[in-house]
Amino acid sequence: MRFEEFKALVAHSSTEIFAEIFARQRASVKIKKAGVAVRNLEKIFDATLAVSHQKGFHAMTLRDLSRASGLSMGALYSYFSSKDELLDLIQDQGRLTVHRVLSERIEKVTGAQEKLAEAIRTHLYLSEIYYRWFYFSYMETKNLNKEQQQKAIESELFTEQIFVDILEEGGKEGVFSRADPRLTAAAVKALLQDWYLKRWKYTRRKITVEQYAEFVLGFIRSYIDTKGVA
Amino acid sequence: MRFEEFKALVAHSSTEIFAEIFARQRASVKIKKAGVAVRNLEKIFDATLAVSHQKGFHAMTLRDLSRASGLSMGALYSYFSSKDELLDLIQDQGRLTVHRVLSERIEKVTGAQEKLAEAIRTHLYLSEIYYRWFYFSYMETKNLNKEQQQKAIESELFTEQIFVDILEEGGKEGVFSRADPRLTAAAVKALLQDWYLKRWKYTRRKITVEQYAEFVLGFIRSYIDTKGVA
DNA sequence: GTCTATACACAGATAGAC
DNA sequence: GTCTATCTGTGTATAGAC
Repeated sequence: MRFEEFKALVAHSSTEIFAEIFARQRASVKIKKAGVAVRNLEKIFDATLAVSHQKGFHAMTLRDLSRASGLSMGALYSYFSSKDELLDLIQDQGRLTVHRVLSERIEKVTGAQEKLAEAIRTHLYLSEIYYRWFYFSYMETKNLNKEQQQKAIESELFTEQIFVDILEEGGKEGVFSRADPRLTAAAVKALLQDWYLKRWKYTRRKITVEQYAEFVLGFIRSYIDTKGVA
Repeated sequence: MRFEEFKALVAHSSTEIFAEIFARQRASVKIKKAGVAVRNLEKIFDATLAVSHQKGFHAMTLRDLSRASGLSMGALYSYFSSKDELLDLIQDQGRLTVHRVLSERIEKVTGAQEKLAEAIRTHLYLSEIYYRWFYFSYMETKNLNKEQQQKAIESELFTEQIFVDILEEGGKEGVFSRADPRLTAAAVKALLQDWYLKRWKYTRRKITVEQYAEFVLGFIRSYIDTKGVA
């Protein structure tokens, strides 16, 4: 699948995400009207990611956030009860979305080779669309409380496991060599994460996400493909 | 070279590093006695890296640092003139040390294959010994001022260039295929950085730095080795 | 629902005794 | 050289008007 195609597919769900946050957080969000709440939640999340991207979440003051979102300090506190809760909200929703999209898309595909390609492309395309969230999620992990840190670790291992499973499936099919799937999956993750962690570098070099996806795929395959098949 | 061997080699220079900081910073360090200054600078750096590793530099208060280092707030300010200057100091010294060690060790080796192995091992071994600094350096980049951010980018590109040079040299020698050296070097860096960014994961799985080094080497080689030679 | 004004705690930084 | 005590700014969070 091409990136533009994928983007169009995911685009319409972007507004739904904030409706979902509103539904999940009815308790702590003091606003009743869904229309108003959803619109402002989007403003708040966008502003938080934008400001945090420049200076980090901890360095972002609520006055910064007020300015960037266009809502007053008082209004902000109608949507979350503390700065830490805002952090948790963003992390939770991001994980939820990524896991859902990844799982959905891989399910549709059969064959280890095809699954590997689909998983790599989906992860890269997703991180291209939501790159600020991916970056945020990675960099702010150590600012989380114990409970949320645990979730972050589980999430890292969850996506890694997706790749482990694919590699093992390919091993059984005989299309992938049986080199340590766990280490290989960790390497794949590192390469996928580099795309959003070093975005400045790839942007500067005019590498598109599709080019990078093909590069990563070729890189991995040269390591795991059973010789003689290629 | 084995890790233990490397460690012994670098170990004696650890104290020298703080002497070097003292020498370079005579201007802003108000302490005259070298012995006292060097000892306390070490305490301050260690404490900063330890506390920042847990909660981030920005979240570390100077009262935290005072407690962790055993020096009073007042005493701390005899060694730097602001919290931001302390950040710069640590970044500068880290870059200096890494560049020096990397360059020195690669220089000694001839042949692209050998240089590649040496560069990968040196980088991993160094980040194993100074892992808190590597982690700090990576995670705190966006808290730096413009000038220091520029230096961080240059540093990233400097080490990447080392790998580009080696890959191109191997291309000329005919031992490496001519696949895009820049993208390949970026991938190598991503794999090297994963070692200290996900230390918890590798520690938990009891992967040693030597095992990881051999894995990365094998991974890269399968991609760049000219077929038929293997 | 959203705003302005304000409370209160805690951050970085310094002065001056020892 | 190092400490304790303190200044001042800024951060999070809330109260209450509109």
